Amino acid sequence: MVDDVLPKQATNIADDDASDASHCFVAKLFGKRARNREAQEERILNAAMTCFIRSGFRGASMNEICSEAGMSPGALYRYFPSKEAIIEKISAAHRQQSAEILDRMSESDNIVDAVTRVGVDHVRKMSLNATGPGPRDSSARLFVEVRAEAMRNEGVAAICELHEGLMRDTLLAAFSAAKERGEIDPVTDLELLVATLAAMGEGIIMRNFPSQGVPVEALEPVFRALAEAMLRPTKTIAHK
Amino acid sequence: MVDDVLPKQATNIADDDASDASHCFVAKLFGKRARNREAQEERILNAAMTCFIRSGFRGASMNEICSEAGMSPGALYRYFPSKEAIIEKISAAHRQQSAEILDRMSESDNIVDAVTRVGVDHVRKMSLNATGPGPRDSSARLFVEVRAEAMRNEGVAAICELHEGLMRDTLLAAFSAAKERGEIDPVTDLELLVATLAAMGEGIIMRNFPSQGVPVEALEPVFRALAEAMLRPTKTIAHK
DNA sequence: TAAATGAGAGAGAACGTTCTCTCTTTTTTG
DNA sequence: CAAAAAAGAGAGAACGTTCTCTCTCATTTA
Repeated sequence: MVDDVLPKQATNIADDDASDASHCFVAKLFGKRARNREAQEERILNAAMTCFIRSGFRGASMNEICSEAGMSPGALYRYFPSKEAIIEKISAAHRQQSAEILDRMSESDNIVDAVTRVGVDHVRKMSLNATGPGPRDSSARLFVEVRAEAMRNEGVAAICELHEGLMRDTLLAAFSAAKERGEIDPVTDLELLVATLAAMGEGIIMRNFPSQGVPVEALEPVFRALAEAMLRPTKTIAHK
Repeated sequence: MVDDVLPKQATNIADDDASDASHCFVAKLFGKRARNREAQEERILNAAMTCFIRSGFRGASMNEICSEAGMSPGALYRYFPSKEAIIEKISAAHRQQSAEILDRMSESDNIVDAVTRVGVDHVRKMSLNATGPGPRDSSARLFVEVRAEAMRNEGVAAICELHEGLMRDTLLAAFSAAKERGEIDPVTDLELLVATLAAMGEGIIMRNFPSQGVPVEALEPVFRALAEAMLRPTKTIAHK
């Protein structure tokens, strides 16, 4: 369920019990033990995400997370050294999810379509229920939480900067290509364009419109208008 | 300094010491005592804002606020019943500041100019230093903090809803008037337009571009392009 | 002098984390 | 292959710290 957010790791290589290999050191990496450890880590991260969405990074206590995971503190601390570490892991996973959506930009051959699609996909993904009942528990909450945390937590700030740098690069590459294809006004400042478009998109994502009754489909033309406006400014500015 | 954010209250009515009135009950409202109380409250709120910007709502402790205000806990709790109350007061003040910027929309006779101006004013105001040294301490941080808090704190959520409702109404009124003047495509869904424009603006405000080297002036054409695109879509935003 | 104000110790709860101990699984040894 | 030893996993009490908030008592003000 939260596989969506948590990055997959290459664990299913030795799928069936190669129990004979137990004396060899490879067992350390691919054996039952290791697989169980990863399962437990994921269990903890799932619980933590639920709690963080419900109560916030600071608001959720380790006991709350332990209860949610059905685990004692002693057990939990065997897998993560601190609350900080869990926060960072969750932040990174959540940010990476965004980056992955961006990676599919190149699938559209038209820059306006690409931007529109990224926006819509993003909103759709973020409004999905992470674990639970109502739409109020969507992972869009985590978006705000991560951003707030990044303002004071150095570790989270670094994680954000890393992922957002990658996202900026992806966007910039797509925009440069589009500019050369003549889809973007040649005088446009691409750096500024990327930064502001990203900020505007984030604003919409944080608002979590789907949870307020505005369906994702209704946002499609909004994103399209936005993309057209920002990518072909000559047309619009000349309007006046 | 933080008068910017804290709402003015009608205190300067009895400006010079009407000290003789101290036995009459009016003194309770306008006497030295009352004025001192307000001064102390403001001192506390200033300190709290500094701390909240530095450490976040949850991250800042009451002791930290007391130190910043140069005050003991016993003294502070004479003026505010709880940390919650301070958080709510600061949130309300910060949101009201936004609403005030919107109130000047009607000063522009052109809807695109008005939207552009509101956006620019907003960014400028939010990027101002609230109290201290670097641009990293701008009150834009509080914007994110308030939004995150509103997701779980019922009181803050109510405050946000109140102020944002007022802001929506102001925008909606301005847009309706513009629509009748023929400045906006008649098929546009104004409700959706207001909601998405506000969200996009918030996204830019939260990013606090001025603190990252992008001057407010550079954002002016961005806001203008955005406004033009969203307000004259003709073919795009025609939902409903 | 009576009321308002403030300082500061500290109560009581909650926090993140660690410690000790038990139970199970795996590895080594005879 | 069976017994012994080691390692791993987990539970839960307990630790020291920090939190918000209160209480007592001294000082200031009208």
